[in-house]
Amino acid sequence: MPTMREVAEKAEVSITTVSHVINKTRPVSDELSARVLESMDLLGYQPNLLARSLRLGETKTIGVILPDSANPFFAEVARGIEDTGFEEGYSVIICNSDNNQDKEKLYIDVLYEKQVDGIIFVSTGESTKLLSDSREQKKPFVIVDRMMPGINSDSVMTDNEKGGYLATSHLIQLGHRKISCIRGPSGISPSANRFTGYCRALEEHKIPLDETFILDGDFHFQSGYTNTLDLLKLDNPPTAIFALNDLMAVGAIAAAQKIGKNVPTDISIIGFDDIDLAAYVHPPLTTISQPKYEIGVMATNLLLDRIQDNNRQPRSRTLDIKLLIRESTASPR
Amino acid sequence: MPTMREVAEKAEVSITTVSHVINKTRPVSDELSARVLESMDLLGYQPNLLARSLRLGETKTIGVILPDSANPFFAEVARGIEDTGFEEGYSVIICNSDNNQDKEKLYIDVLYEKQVDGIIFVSTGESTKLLSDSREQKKPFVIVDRMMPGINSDSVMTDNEKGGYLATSHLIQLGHRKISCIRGPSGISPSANRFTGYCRALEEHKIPLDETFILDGDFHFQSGYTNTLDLLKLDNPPTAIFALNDLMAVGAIAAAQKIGKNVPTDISIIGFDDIDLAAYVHPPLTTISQPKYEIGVMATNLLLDRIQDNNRQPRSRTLDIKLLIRESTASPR
DNA sequence: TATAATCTCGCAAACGTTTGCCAAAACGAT
DNA sequence: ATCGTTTTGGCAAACGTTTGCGAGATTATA
Repeated sequence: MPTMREVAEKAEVSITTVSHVINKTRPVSDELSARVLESMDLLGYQPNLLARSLRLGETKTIGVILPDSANPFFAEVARGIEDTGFEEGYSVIICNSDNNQDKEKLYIDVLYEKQVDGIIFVSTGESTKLLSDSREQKKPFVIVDRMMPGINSDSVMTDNEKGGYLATSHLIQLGHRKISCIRGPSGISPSANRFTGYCRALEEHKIPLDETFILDGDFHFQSGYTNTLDLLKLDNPPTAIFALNDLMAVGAIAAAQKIGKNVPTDISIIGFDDIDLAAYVHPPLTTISQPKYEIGVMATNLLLDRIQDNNRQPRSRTLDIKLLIRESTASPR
Repeated sequence: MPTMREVAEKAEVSITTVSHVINKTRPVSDELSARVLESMDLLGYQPNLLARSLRLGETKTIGVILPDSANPFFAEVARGIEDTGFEEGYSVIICNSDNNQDKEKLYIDVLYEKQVDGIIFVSTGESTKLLSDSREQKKPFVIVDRMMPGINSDSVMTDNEKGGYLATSHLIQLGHRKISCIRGPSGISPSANRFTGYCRALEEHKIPLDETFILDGDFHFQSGYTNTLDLLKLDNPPTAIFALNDLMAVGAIAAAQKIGKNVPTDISIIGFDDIDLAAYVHPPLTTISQPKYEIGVMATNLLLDRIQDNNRQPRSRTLDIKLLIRESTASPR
C-alpha cells in the first residue's frame, strides 16, 4: 500500500501538496498537480482513511445496533439506512444484539472505540450505556422503533398503539367478537403499544378481554404457528387472530391451514409490519403497514443532521401507519 | 473522550505504562497497575481503536459486499458472518451492491481505504478490481456463492448444478414432463448452474427442452409471480415449475392460487434456497435447501484463517445441498 | 524601480496509540 | 563492597494523514 509520502517523492513535491491536490483544499499549480495525479495512479495510491479519520476526528462511519438483521422487518430498515448512508458517503457497521442487553452494551462500546460518527439503534428497551455515560458528551444517536423511557433524543417511531387499534377495529367491524392476540416479547414498546391498541378497541366496543385469547409469542414464525395450534384447540376458539407481527401471522396462517381450517372463512388473521412476503402468502395477509425502508431513511437523516450539529433540539418523527386489507380477514360465519 | 495521556497524567505514570497495563503486554507493578486502572474508570477511558489500528496495521473489521442484505438468503448468510466475526472480535461493514458493478467497485475501494482486514463478497460476477490490482499485494478475501472465472481464491460455494438436477429429477420422478424453469439474472453462476442441472436432468430422461417453458426472472417475488401468470396462460401450460430461487417460487405459488389453481394438484412448484418462509407458505414449499447461515460461518472462518496467513493455499469449500420435499409438489393428474 | 499584493508551496506539529531501546532501582551472589 | 541479574518503567519514534504558519517567487501598482 503506497502512502502519501511515496507519492510525494515520486512526484518530487511535498506531502502537503499531495494532500492538497487530493482534497482540492488549496490551489496547486497545474504542473505539480499533474505530476501528483500521475504519480498517484502510477502507484495505485489509495488514501488511508484511518489516518485521515484520526487526524480529522470523524470516520464517516455509523453504527447500527438492531435485534436481528435477518429479520425481514429490520433487514428492510437496515437497507434504508445503508442506502442513505451510502449516498452521503457513510459506511455502516451492523451489530446484532439478539435482544440481549449485554451484547448491546458491548457493541456500544466497540462502536465508541471504533469512533463511529453516530449510532442508530433499535434498543432492547432498557436505558443503556448511551446515557449512563451522561458525564461524557454523547455521540450522536437516534432511537428507532422502540421507545426508551426517560430519554430525550432524536427518534423515529411508528404509532403502534394506533396500529393495534386499527387492526382490532377492522376485525370488530367485520363482526368478530372472539379475537385473539398473539403478543410479542414483553418489555419492548412496539409489542406493548400494539397490545394497548388492541385493548382499547375491544373496550370501545364493549368486548370484554378474554385472558385465554391472549398468548405470548416472540415475533418469530414458529411462535405464531404453535400458539395458533393451541388457540384452535380451545373449546371455544377465537374467530380471529391478531398477531402482533407478520412473521407470527404467517405462522398462524400455516398452522390454521395445517389443521384444515380455511383462512379467512374459518378464521381471520391479521398481522403487523407488512413485510415483503405478506403479499405473497396465501391468502395474502391483511396487515398494518409500516414504512420500513423509510424508517431507515429517516433515522439516517436525523442522525446525519445531528452529526453536523449535536446541539440541536431532539426531533421525534412518527411515521404513518395504515391498515392494509388483503385477503386473510373476512366476516365470521 | 479521555485519551491515554490524560489517564497517564491522572495516574502519574507514563503513557507507556498505561498502554502496557491495558494490553497486559509487559509486567507492571501492582501499585502502578492499580493507579492506572483506577484512573481509567474514573475518567471513563475508552481506547481509540483508530489510533491503535493505524499503529498496528489491523482494524479488526471485515467488509461484506453482497447484492442485497434485505434478501432473506443473503440476510441469513450475513447473519452467519456477523455472528462468527463477532466471536473473534471483528466488526463487519455491510455493503449492498444491488448487483451493480460500479457500486461494487466503489465499495471495494472504500473498504480498502478503510483498511479492513479482509473482504467477503458475493460478486456481481465479473472479475473485479480485487484482482486487477494484481500488482499490489491483495487483501485477504473470500468469494461466496458465485464463481468468478479465472480466480483462484478461497471460496465457499454450493453445488448449484446438482441442486438444479435434483429439483428437476424430483419433478420428473413424480411424472412431470412439462416442466418450466424460471431463471435468475443471467451472468451469475448460481442461476446458470442451476439451469444446467435442470437441462441435464431433462436430457437424461430424454425430455426435450421446450423454449417456451424457459423464462427469465430476477430472483424477486414479483418476477416469479408475473412469469407464472404468463406460463399458466399458455395453451399447453406446464404441469410443474422449477423456480430457481424460493422468492420466485413463492411468487409462483401466489400467482397460481390467484387464478384459482391448486398447488400442487394443478401445478407443482419447487424452489431453491430454503429460506425461512418456505416452510410457512401454503402449501409449504418443496425446495433445495442450502445451509445459508453456515455459508456465512464458513466464509468467515476461511477469511480469518487467511488474515492470519495470506500465503496459504486457497481453499474451496462446497457445502452440501439437499432436496427438501414438502407439499408444493405432487404427481400431475 | 521600489513596494505591496498575490500565488505557490513546504515545514513540522498534531491526532492517539504501540513498542524498541535504554536507564534506574532492587536484588542476589560472591 | 562489588558485580551481575532481574524488575520496573520512561523516552521518543512511528503509523499516514491534515493544516497553521511562514517563506519565496511572481505579478500588479505606483
